[in-house]
Amino acid sequence: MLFTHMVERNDTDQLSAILKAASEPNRRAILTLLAQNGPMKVTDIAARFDLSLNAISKHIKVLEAAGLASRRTEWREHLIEVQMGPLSQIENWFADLRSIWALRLDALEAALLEEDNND
Amino acid sequence: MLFTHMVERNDTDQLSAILKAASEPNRRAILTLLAQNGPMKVTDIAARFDLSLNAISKHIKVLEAAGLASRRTEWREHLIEVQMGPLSQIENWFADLRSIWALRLDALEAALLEEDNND
DNA sequence: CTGTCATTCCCCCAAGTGGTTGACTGACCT
DNA sequence: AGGTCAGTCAACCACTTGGGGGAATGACAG
Repeated sequence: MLFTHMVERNDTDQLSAILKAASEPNRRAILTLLAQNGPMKVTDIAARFDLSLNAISKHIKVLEAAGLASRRTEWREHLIEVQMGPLSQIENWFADLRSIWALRLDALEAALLEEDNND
Repeated sequence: MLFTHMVERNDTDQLSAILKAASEPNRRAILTLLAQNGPMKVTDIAARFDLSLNAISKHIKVLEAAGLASRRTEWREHLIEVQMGPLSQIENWFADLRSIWALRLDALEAALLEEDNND
């Protein structure tokens, strides 16, 4: 098996979700904030941004849906924590793409060598 | 300088564009196809998908805008080529995030040790 | 001169996105 | 009982997005 991270059909949806979630600057900022500070309450996160609590709440839900954040609800206080794990799916996809690319270049080089031998 | 890839304000837009462009399954498929086959004409790319030529043309423009593909126009034939370079911006962002995260854990551990000494 | 070809450009549509404001929930504190 | 507080839900708005169809372009072939 050449491509160790070979993506199964089911995973592509999650990969799409992860990339899309990460494509929004505010959401990336939230992830950074959580990485710095550890678990935070929704309100405290919102306080760092020039956005309504509601908007932040929605962003967090998107991050959760993508698996990039998790929530520990302690009555009305929701502690949000960053989840680094799923981000590696991006790396895996990237690594696969690079493998495919390198494979083609290798084949190309081999073909050129073959041609040299026939001269 | 701790974070070697520290993202400047100007870069975040491009990073967003890259992530967003890559978040669409069809666009990822196009990238894979190009990585496998090398430069291809728009029509030939479209032939591999169950989408209109128009849709493919638009997807390619998104990839171009994100810097993930480039175009070499030879009269009416446009040769599209994948560009792996910009993808590393994703890796850089990821590495930075991970650094920030690890930094917090280190600080946490240090604090615990300090506490131990005071016991 | 009339097609054909590869591709873009323009217009249309349905669905999704980021953002807002306002109402709701339910324990806790006077 | 009545207010506060953390957070979600619901409705709404402007804008974008992914997709389609069709016309336009401009060299080249018959």
